[in-house]
Formats: sequence, structure tokens, C-alpha cells
Amino acid sequence: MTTPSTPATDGPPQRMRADARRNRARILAAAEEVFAEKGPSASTEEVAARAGVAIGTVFKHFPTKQDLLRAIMKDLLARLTQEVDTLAGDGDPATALFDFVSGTVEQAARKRTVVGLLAESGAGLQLADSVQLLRQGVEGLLARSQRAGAVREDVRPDEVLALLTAACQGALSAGWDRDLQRRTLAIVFDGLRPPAWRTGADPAPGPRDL
Amino acid sequence: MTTPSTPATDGPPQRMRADARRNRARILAAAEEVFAEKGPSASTEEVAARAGVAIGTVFKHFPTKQDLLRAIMKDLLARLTQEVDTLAGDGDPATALFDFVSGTVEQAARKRTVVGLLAESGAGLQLADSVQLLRQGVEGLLARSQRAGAVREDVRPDEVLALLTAACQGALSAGWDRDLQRRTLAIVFDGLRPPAWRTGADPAPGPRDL
Amino acid sequence: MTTPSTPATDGPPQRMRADARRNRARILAAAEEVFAEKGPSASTEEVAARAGVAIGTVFKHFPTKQDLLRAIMKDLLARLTQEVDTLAGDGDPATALFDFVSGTVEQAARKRTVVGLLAESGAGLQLADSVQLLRQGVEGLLARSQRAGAVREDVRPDEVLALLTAACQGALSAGWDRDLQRRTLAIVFDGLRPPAWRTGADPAPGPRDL
Amino acid sequence: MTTPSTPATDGPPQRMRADARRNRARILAAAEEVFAEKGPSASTEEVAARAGVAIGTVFKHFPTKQDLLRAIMKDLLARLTQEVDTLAGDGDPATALFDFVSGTVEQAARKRTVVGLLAESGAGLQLADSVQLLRQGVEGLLARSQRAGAVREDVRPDEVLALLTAACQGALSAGWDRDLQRRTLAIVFDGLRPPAWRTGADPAPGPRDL
DNA sequence: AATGAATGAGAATTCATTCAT
DNA sequence: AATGAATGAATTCTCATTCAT
Repeated sequence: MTTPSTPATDGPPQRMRADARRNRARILAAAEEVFAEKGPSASTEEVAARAGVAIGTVFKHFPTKQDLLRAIMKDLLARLTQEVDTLAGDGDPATALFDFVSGTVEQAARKRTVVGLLAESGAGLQLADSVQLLRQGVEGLLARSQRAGAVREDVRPDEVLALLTAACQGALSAGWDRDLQRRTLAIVFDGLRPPAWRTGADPAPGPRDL
Repeated sequence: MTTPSTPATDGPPQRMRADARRNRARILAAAEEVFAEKGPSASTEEVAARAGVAIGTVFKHFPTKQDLLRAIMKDLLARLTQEVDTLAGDGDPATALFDFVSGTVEQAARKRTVVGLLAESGAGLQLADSVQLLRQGVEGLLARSQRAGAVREDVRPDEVLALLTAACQGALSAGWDRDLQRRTLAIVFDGLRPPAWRTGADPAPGPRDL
Repeated sequence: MTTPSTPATDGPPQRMRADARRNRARILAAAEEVFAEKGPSASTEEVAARAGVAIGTVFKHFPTKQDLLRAIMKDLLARLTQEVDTLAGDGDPATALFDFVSGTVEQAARKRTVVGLLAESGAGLQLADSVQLLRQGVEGLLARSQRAGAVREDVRPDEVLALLTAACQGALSAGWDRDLQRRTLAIVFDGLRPPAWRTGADPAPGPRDL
Repeated sequence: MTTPSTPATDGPPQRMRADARRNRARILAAAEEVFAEKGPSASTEEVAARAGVAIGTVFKHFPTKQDLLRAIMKDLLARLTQEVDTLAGDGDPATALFDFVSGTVEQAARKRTVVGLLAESGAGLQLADSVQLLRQGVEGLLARSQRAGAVREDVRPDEVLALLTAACQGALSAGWDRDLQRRTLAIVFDGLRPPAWRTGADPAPGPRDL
């Protein structure tokens, strides 16, 4: 009741033999690849094969398939969070925000990343904590962008995250080539800008674009 | 992209006994419900049960599960196409366009519609024809909106469809309540408008909004 | 609320195609054999093989292994109940009672019957109804034996059933040959008799014995 | 019956480091608990956990699960043997005999002792030696009881052991509460007594009872 | 000796699909 | 045409056992 965040069953055990840690990492990497390619209904066997371990090893590290999916998503969210934080460091905040969104969508499309999970097993995945961290990063970036006048005052973090996930999932659909991606995001970004900053022109990369 | 038209296994046979036609419809309806509720990994057995027919009947009408999924999507796309065409008839074209998008997203969220299929069974679904019809409807609506000056000249149909599917898939994610939906779409719509029409204000429903 | 006994999930469906009924019976027979030979931890695969059906067929009829085990036990109990009822018809009730116990133990030993289940999965098997029927049969036989003066007045049905199951399970242990069985039961039967009827002698088959 | 003595894999090694001996004991204790609670199909991992050692340690001491089961049974039999021998020392031999049986059954019920093993892993357990020791103890007690006239002359040790194991296994079945236990054993004990000693009355605890 | 990670052969169960009725 | 029983490959998960640390 007094320790608010981290659930008991979460994350990798802290003390772990070197070989175990190595295998855990290999399994996670393999799983990300496999699920990225074939969606979350890909078989655990294939993950094991790709990781070069026996099936039992996968289940030792992640007792159920759900656990494995959750772990991947946590990893992904953590990586995104770190990217936000990094981008937040340098230069123009709005550029950072838009770059972050573009980059994430780009990556989602290229690696057919696991974002698609959210659709399928989403609800059951209990990722509140990790999402919260990402949200905080986005919140910061958004606030600074708004202070700089580059994003409309009335935009809320919720909306940015919603646009982000929507775009990521959309990017998995057939027909989203890089160009369509860029043009679609340009529209979204323009919707985020205050009237004064609007391009109104063909969304060719300008100082505030992409 | 270049393969022109109707594959062999497509569409319902033209000559069909009345009861067979009735069954086909019931199966499609049941399948839409079931897959909407449980995702595309729901079992064909459950579809049969919900439709009140035997499993064999389902496979008689749709020789593989993929065929069933494809048929549902074709149905859905046809319904959307019809809605676009209807909306195109009356009044302000931009209102019609935005209403169409809002309505579709709304419905996707409410019925957890099968749009999520695209993620799972992805490319395998060969829906080019049906999508093409929908695209034409959207194209018409978009062109008229642009002629009326309510949508930026440089927006292309691709982008509208991309935004539409992205928003639909996003709407399936956890946490998209109706309000978030409305606010997110308001941003997107603002991005579609030419500078002169922009709200720049809190996306409360105005003449140009939602 | 008004139909007291039979639970919903119980027993075979009433209407069944002939081939299905045939398979159901073959599966039950095979299962009884297999579990008798190897105990309840024998694999469902082996049951399927012995029955000459595919594994899926077994699970179609009995959705879980537990269901299969329960069905066997119900069958067995029903058979015993019928035997009690039959024996109750003819002649001397005490002879009938003792014969029933002897016969059941004998059969348990010979077929290594599934009685052993009670030990392992016992608790979870929900057989109250079937056991109740058997108990009623035994009750009747016991009451008549007592009225005839051949069994002590103070013996209760519970005790007879307890002695029955104990003997059946004991009969599965190593070393219970037919002779030991007979001698052990003779002691038990003597304990059931009123002093006047006691043999006190070597339990060779006499008029009241075995 | 004719194979005389100790197999190779039997019993604890004579020379053992103190900690090893301690571990061996803890494993045995844990295993008895675990198998008592969950039956012999409980996992070796759980035994290790309960004992507070690593799984490898369990297999170091008991190369196969069978070995572990056998060791537990040997322990149990040894304890019973010792109890017989102790009881044999004091007072009335028949009381001692009946007390021994009652106590053993009671304990079997309470601790769900491992006796049930016999059903599962059955014959494979090679315990002849240990059983032999127990049998000798029972033989002695029985002989003295018979000499004292409190047990029928024609009863043989086999029968007493058979009744003992049957009652123990029966006591594991659902529904054997302490009262039923007492009443059932009272019947058995009465069957063991010579006619002169019989109670014939309700098996309330009397001088010759329980 | 002890540890605990890895192994991999099963086990139960599901489900798309086929086919006899 | 419809039925629904049967099929059997695939999947998730378990666990006794081995072996590197």
C-alpha cells in the first residue's frame, strides 16, 4: 500500500548468472524480431529457435507467453522514453517533439514493431507504469514546445500520445510507404501548430517540419 | 497494385437457394460480431455457434478462415463506401468529409471493428478492389471540399485514408474514450484545413469542427 | 432450482449420431483400461490410441482430462449400483452384501480398476450424485441384512462403504493375492456379524462366508 | 521375495560431509511434506524449494525421483517399525496392536501420508527389505496378542498388514472424518477378536476397543 | 558439494479443415 | 445444402534430468 509503483512479478531478477542474463537478452531480441515479423500470434517455439535456445529456456525466463509480450513492450517503451529524454536535451523543443514522433513511426514501420500488440493483447498487458514514464517524457517536451509557442496551447499530452500510437499502427498498414508517412505526419504536425506557425504549403521539409 | 480484378474465390455465388443466402448473411453478421469482440484469432466454431449454423456450413460458404475475414472486410468497406456516397450528396462537403471520418472512427471504437484485422492477417487479405471503391468516394468528397476552400489544396486522398485508418486503429487502443477521440480528430482536422479556416482554439465544436 | 439432481455439464448428450455414440463408448472403454493399467497419470494420447481415434476426438467428447476421469468413475459407480440392486433381489441379504463386497474388491484387484483415482484426483471429481445412488443400494442391502439378524445393528452404511473402498484400494497394493483378499475380507465380514453368527474359525468358506 | 538384500542405489552413503547429511535430511522432510500435500506428481522443484536447496542438490542426493520416493517410504516404514517395537514394550499386547493400527491410520489421514504412493508408482518401489522389518514387528505383536487370547488364533500377519494398508489408503479418501475412522476400525478390530472378546455393541471406546 | 540455468521430451488442449451421414 | 463428428498438426506449458559455473 505504501510502495506505489513496481509490481512484484516485474522485470528481470536482479542477481543473475552471466549466461542467464545473456540468454534473457537474446530471447528478448529474438522475440521482438519474430513478433514484429509475424505478429503476436507467432509461436514461442520460433522465438526459441531464433534465439538459439531450447523452448524450456524461454519459459523459464518468461513463464507465460503474455509475460514475454509484456517484457518486450516494456523494453520498447523504455527505449522510447529514453529517446524522448535524449531529444529533450538539445535545441528546439518542437523540432525534438516532431522528430521523436517521426522517428518512432518510422521505426514502427521499418521494424513492423510490436506496437501492433496493443491492438491484440493490449488490454491485458498491464503496462501502466512504463507508459506513465513515456507520458512524462512527452509531457515535458510538449510543455516546452508550447512555452516556445511552437505548439498550440490547448493540446494535451493525451492527444499527442494518441496521435503517436495511431500513426504507429497506421504505419503498419499496407501502403504506408515512407513518403505517405511523411505527408501524413506533416498534416498532423500542422494541426498541432498554432495558426501563426502553419505552413499551409506542401509539407516539404522546412525549418519547422518533420 | 497492377493485378486488376476479381480473384476466383471472390464474392458470393450468384445463384443461391434462398436459405443458403440467408445463412451466408447470418454467418457474416455473426463473424463480424465475434471477430470484433475477440479479435481475428477467435475460432470459427464460435462464429458458427453465434450464427446458429453448423461448422460445416461456415466452411461451405467460406472455404477458409481467410476467406471469411476477407468477406467481412469487403462488407465493411462497402458499407463505408456507401456512407461516403450518401454523405457526399447533402450540404457542405467538408462537413461531410469530417463527419465521415468521425463517424467511422467512432464506429470502429464502439464495435471494435474488424479494422484491427489488417494488423494480424495483414497483407494476405487482397482487398484492393474494395479499397479502391472507398478511395474513389473519399476522393470525390475531398476534391469538393478543396474546391470549397475548406481543405488545403495539397492534401491527397492517400493521406486522408491513411489518417482514417490510423485513427481507427488508434481508437481500438486502451484509453481512447469518446472525448479523447474528439480532441485527437480535431487536431487532425485542423491540420487538414487551410490557414484561413483554422480554429487555433480549443477544439470545441464550431461551424468547421467535427 | 426445481430440478434437483443432474448438473448441466453431466453425462453424454442425449441425441447423438450413431458413430459418435460408438466412439464415446470406445473411448470410455479404452480409458478405463489404460487408467487401470497405468494410473490416472497415463496420457490422453494413449487412451486415444487404444480407442483407435484421433486425440481430438477424445477431447471433443471429454473437454478435459478430468472430465474423462469423472466419466469413467461415474460409469464404474453406476455398474456397481446396478450390481447391488441385482444382488438385492435374490435370496439371503447378508450373502448378497458380502458377495457384493467380495466381488467388487475382486474386480478392483483384477482390473486394477480406476478406484485408485479416488486417491489422486479424488477430491476434485464431483461424483456426489453417483456415489449417492450406490450408497442407497448398499443401505437397502445392509438394512435387510440387519433385519435378518446377519449383520450387527449398529453398523452404518458409511462404515460399509468405507470398508469397501479401503479394501478395493488395498487390493491394488503389491502382495494382495486372491487368497490374502479372501482371508482379509473374512476378518472384516466377521467384524460385521453379530456375536451369534461369528465364525471364530479359520475363515474357510462356510454358509455365511465369502 | 527371494531377492535378499540391499540394492546398489540404496540408503545414504556412509561417509558424508556434515552439511551434506543435513541437506539430505532437509530434502527428505520437505519431500514428505510436499508429496503428502500434492501427491507423488508434485514436482521435484517444489521439493527443492521447500527444502531451501537448489534443484541440483536434490538430484545429487537422489539421482531420480523414484529414488526420492523410495527413500521417503523407507523412512516412513522405519518410523512405523520403530513405533511397533516401542509399543510392543509396554503393557497389553492387543491394546498395543490396535493402538498401532489406529495411530498409523490416523497419521495417514492427517498427514495425507505418502502411502498413496503405492497406488501411483506402485510396484516399482522395491521396498521389500523395509516392509520385512515392519512385518517382523507386527508379527511379534500379533503373536503376543494371540498368546494373550485377545486376537483370534487363525489371524496371520499378512492379514493385519493388509488391513492396515487398506485402512490407511481408505483414510485418504474423501469423507473419512475421525469419527468414521474410529467406527470403521472398530469393526475391523472386532473381526480380529476371538468370539469371547467381541463387543457386538456400538463401538464406543471400551476396554477392548480402539 | 552446491548451484541454478539449460535441455527437450512429453502432456493437455485448440482449431482449421475434411468428410461421412 | 446442411450437419456435426473426426482429424491431426500446432501450441502452450511442465518437469525430470544434465551440466557448466
